[in-house]
Amino acid sequence: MNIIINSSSMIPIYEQIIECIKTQIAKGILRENDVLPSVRLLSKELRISALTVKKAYDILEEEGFTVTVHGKGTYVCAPKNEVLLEERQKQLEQALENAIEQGRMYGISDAEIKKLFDLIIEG
Amino acid sequence: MNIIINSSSMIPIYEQIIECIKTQIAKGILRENDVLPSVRLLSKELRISALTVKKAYDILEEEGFTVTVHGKGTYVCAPKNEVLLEERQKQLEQALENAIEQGRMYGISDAEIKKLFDLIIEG
Amino acid sequence: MNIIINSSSMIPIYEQIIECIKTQIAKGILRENDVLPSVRLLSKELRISALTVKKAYDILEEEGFTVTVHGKGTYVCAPKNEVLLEERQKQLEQALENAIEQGRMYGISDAEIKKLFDLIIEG
Amino acid sequence: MNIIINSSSMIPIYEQIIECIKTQIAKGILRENDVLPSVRLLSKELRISALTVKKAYDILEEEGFTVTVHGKGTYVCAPKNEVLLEERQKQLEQALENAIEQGRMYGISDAEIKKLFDLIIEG
DNA sequence: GTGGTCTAGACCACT
DNA sequence: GTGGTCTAGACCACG
Repeated sequence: MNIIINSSSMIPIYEQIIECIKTQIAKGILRENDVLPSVRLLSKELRISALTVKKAYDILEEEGFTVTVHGKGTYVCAPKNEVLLEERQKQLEQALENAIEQGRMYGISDAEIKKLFDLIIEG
Repeated sequence: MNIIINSSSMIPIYEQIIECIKTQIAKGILRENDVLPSVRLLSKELRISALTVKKAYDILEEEGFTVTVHGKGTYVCAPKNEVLLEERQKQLEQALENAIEQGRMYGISDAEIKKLFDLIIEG
Repeated sequence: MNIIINSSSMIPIYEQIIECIKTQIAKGILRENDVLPSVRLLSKELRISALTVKKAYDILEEEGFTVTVHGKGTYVCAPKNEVLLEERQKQLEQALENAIEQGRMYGISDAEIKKLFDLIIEG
Repeated sequence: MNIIINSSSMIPIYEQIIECIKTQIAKGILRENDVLPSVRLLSKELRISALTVKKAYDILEEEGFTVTVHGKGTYVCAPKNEVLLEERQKQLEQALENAIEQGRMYGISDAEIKKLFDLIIEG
């Protein structure tokens, strides 16, 4: 398990955790019946409140991605939809396209847009 | 002046007002020295609190799009090219950042995001 | 009569008018029984509301600097205190001293303060 | 934390709060990563509206003195020297501008103001 | 009439 | 618990 969160992002931490785990399920890194790290462990590792992790796990269970067994832990269910990855790829594509389109509409050259993109992605 | 807001949107009303007015300035619908509707009038028309409108006007002034004269009203500034350019640069930056963050959250590697970006921008 | 106002100043226009007239009385430019310009005339010259000029004249009368005769005009009274000019000189001195002191406390060199001062006073 | 406000002053309460906190940061009473009192707590202590405190905190964040984490609180930033220097420069500028404006309103010529300034700064 | 400030509550999202 | 947003009034200063 390798979960990375960005506390200064506009996206709530619990959503970041959910997305991370969904991704790992979709990619096959997490398989059916695998155990997720305990709420307490993950909250320590990420230095966040246990309640935040719990909220993420609750939503994952509600959406059918995991099942929680009292006193034992949280287990991964069979992946629901294989198309998820493709879907995400498309969403990213759309987001990038929109950004580029916006820049062009503002009269910013492709070279400048690319420079800005590289600057951002390199951190 | 034609400002449309959606109170059930996740975007705060004051931001919707700001965006609306910025767009109208950018499009030339609102020109230098035009007067914005008074805080009270707009709040009545939109059926929202006067404070919400005022917050929007305050931010617009802070960002240099308008100037407020006590007891007279809020006027559109000469769209200083600096301001417009800066604003656009910022918006593009934000759009690119969001797209990249979305991709990362989805577990797509930076290299893949970059490849996708290059593909799109090269048409 | 030469009254200069600065509408972008933080000081209310009516106060600027009051100060201007008080100064001219103190300096002897306006003498006892001189007539002030009519509210309408001055409001036209300064391109401000007549109500604003009226407010200034009202306060001047209240403070005993002028007396208004219905249907005739506003007349200057005998100057109340000759020390006014000296007083003002002192106030300005204090304001300048405070500004310089503040700059020094902030670790800004006298040369830099002077440069900034020249920049501001030359507009 | 010790914040004193004067509700009968002409200076808006939120500005008084801002000044108080800025001063405490400048003096080192508030240090990096210190937590400001919560909006609700401070509003209760000062017996003012929570919105008034929030406005002060918003401006402090905008000016780079604090950073606010949703659901956690408002933290003091590392006093970036840039920010402090900029801030001080601005304050000095404001003080000089006020002094000059006051002198002008009193009918003192720019030359005289400048002479007075030189006299004071040369000690 | 205008904007500037403030109140005393409310509901929501996040931790 | 925290901050983020919003409401429906109020009073003041300015023009």
